[in-house]
Amino acid sequence: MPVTIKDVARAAGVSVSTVSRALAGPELVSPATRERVQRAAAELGYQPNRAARGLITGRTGNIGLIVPDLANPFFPGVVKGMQARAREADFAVFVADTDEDPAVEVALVRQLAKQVDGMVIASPRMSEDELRAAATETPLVLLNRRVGRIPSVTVDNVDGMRQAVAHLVALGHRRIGYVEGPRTSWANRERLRGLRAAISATADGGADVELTVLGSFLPQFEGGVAAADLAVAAGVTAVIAYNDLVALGLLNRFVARGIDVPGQISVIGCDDIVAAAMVHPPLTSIALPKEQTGRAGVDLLLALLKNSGRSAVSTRRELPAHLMVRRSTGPAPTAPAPTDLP
Amino acid sequence: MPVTIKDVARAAGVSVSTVSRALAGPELVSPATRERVQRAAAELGYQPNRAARGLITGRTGNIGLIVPDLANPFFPGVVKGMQARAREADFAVFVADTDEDPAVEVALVRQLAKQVDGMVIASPRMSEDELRAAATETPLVLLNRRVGRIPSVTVDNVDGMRQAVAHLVALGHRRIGYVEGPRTSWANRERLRGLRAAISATADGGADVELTVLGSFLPQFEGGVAAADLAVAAGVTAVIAYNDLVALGLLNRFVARGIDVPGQISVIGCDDIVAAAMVHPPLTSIALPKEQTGRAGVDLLLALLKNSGRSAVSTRRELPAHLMVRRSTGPAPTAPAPTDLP
DNA sequence: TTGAAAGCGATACCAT
DNA sequence: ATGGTATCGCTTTCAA
Repeated sequence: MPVTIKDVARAAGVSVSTVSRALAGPELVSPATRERVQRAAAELGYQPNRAARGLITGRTGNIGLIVPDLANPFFPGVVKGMQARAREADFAVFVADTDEDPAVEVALVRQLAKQVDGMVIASPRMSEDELRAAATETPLVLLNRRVGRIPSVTVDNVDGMRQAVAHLVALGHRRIGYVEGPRTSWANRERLRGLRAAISATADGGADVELTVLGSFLPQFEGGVAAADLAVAAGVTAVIAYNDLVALGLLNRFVARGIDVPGQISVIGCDDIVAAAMVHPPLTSIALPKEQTGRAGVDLLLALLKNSGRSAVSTRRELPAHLMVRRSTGPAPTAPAPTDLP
Repeated sequence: MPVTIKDVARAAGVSVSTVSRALAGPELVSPATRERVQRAAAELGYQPNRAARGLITGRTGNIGLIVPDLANPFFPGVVKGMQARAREADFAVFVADTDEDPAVEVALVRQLAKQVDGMVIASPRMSEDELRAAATETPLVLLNRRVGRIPSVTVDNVDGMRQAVAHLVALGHRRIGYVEGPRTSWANRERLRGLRAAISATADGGADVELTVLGSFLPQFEGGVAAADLAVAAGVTAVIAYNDLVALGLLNRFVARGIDVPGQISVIGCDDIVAAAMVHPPLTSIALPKEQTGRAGVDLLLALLKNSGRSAVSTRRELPAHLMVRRSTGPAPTAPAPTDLP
C-alpha cells in the first residue's frame, strides 16, 4: 500500500493542498509548515503518483526515443546521453527500435505519442512529410536530420568530411571513393555534399582529386564487405565509408583478399564507434559526439515543452565532428616522395 | 484536444460505463451496442488514457529494463527481444543503463519501480540481498543470474564451457587460460564452474588439461588488452575470455605483439556479439541467444503479473548456448600431428 | 443489459 | 498562508 499525499497531510497535520504546495513551490507556504511537511514526506518515503499527477497536469513525465537500430553501436551512446540528461530533469525515457524500417518508425511514433510529453527521433528514416505530420501531433526533436523548422541536433558532417579529405590529400591521395549508406539517410546526403565541397575546394588549391561514389549499400558490416570489391575495381587509393560498420566491412574484405591497409588502400569510417579502435589496423574515423547529441536532443525537447503553446520556437544545434586518425590511413601508394611535394 | 471516453459515449449514444465495458469485455454488452460503440471509437480514433486507467487499476502498462551497459553489444540484442515481446503484449518499455555501477543499479530500481508494473534486470551487479529486497517491492525477473526463488532466465553457461573445452582439447590444447570478468558477475562464476567441470571430466577421459585463471579484469576491450600479456606469460596455448569484448582485447594485443592467432595461441570469447565476426581473425565464441533471452524475460514477467497476489510462482528458464567456431581457434602449437593422435 | 455515481491520487482554483 | 473542493479520464460497484 503506497503512501499517498493524504498520509503525508495527516502526518504533518495540514491539508493535502498544503502538502502539494510545500512540495511543489516551497515559497508558497510558511517556512515552518514547509519544514514539517517535508519531514513528514521524507519519513514516510512519499513518492507522488505520476499517473495521478499526469491526469491533471496533462503531462506524463516521460519522453520517447526512437532509434533505427540499437545494434548499431552509434545509438547506444546517444541513448546514454539522453537518459543522463532526462534523469537530471526527472523524466523517464521510453526507447524503441525500428529495425531501420520507416513504416515501423511511423507506427511507433503514433503509438508512443500518447504516452509521452514529447519525443526524440534519432536518424529518422521516414519521409519529410511524415515527419512534419508527426511534429504537429507531439513535440518532436530530430537527431541527425533537418526537416523544415523542426528542432534538431545535427553534427557538422560537412566539416567532418572536409577534415577527412584534407587528411587524405595531405597523404598524397588523389583518387578517393565514398561508399554510400541509405539514400533515405540525411546524414548520407550531407556527407556526400561535404565530400564534394571539400574536393572542389581542394581543386582550387591546386590538387586534382577525383571522387568515385559507390553504392548505396546497407549501413552495416555486410554493406562494407560488398562495397570493398567495387572500391578495388574503381582503382581508388582511399575509401571513405558512410559509417564505421561499413568501414569495418571494407577492412575485413580487404584483409581477406590480401590487400594491405593502409599500404595499398586507406579506409576512413564515420561515427567512431568503439569497435573502430578494436580492429586491426585501427580505423581512422570521423568522431561524432554521441552522448552529447543525446543530451542536446533532450535539452531542445525540454525547451520545447516549456514554451508549448507559445510561438513555435524552432531551435537547432550543430555539434562539431572530429577526425580520429588511426592506422587505417597512410600515404597513398603512388604518392610522390615528401621532397617532391610543392 | 484528445478524444476521451465521453466523446465516444456521446457519439454512440450510450453512457461512459457502457463504452468502457464494450471495449474491455465485449461479452458484457449486447452485440448491437458493442458494434455501435466500437465503430464510434474507431471513427473518433479513441485511445484510452493510460494514466487515468492506471490510476484506478493500479497498473501502468509499463515494464522496466535495467542493463549494466548498453554499449556492450550483448545488451542491445536483449533489449530488442524484450521490446518485441512487450509490444505484443501492449506494454511499453523503460530502459535504463547503470554503467556497471551496482549503486546506480539499486537507485534505478527504486526509482523505476514506481512507474512500472514490473521489471527485468539484465545481468544484475547488485548483491543478492539487495536483489531479494527489490523483489519484494516489485515483480522482478532476472536475466543471467539466479538468486533464490526470483524468476530468472539464464543461459547454460556450464554447457557452453563444456563445448569450448571439448573443442580446444580436440585441437590438442592442454594448457588453457580463463580471463575472469567481474567477481560480482554470476555468469563469470558459472563460466568458471563450467570450465572446471569440463576439465575434470576431460581428465577422466585421459587427457591431462591444466587451467590457469587470470583476473579479474574489466568486462571490456581494455580488460582483454591488459590480460593478454599475462596469458602469454602463463604459457597457455588457448585463452577463453569472460566475454567477447575481452576476447577482442586479447586478440588486439596479441596482434600488436606479433603473436599469431591461432598459430601460437587460440582465443575464445563469449556472447557472440556482432563484432566477433567482424575482426581478423574472426573470433570463435560461445553464442548466447540474446533476443530470446529478452523475450523469455518478458514472458516470465507477464506470467508473474497475472498471478500477482496468488502463491508466488517462481519460474526459471534456461536457454542453450552454442559454440560458434571461427578462425581464432586452431590446433595447439605443440600438438602432435594428426597421425600421431590415438 | 445499461446507467449513475463513487472513487483512484494529485493539482489548482476559490474561499477564507 | 491555508483549507475545501472540483477536476483530470477511466474503471467498477450498485441499482434499476
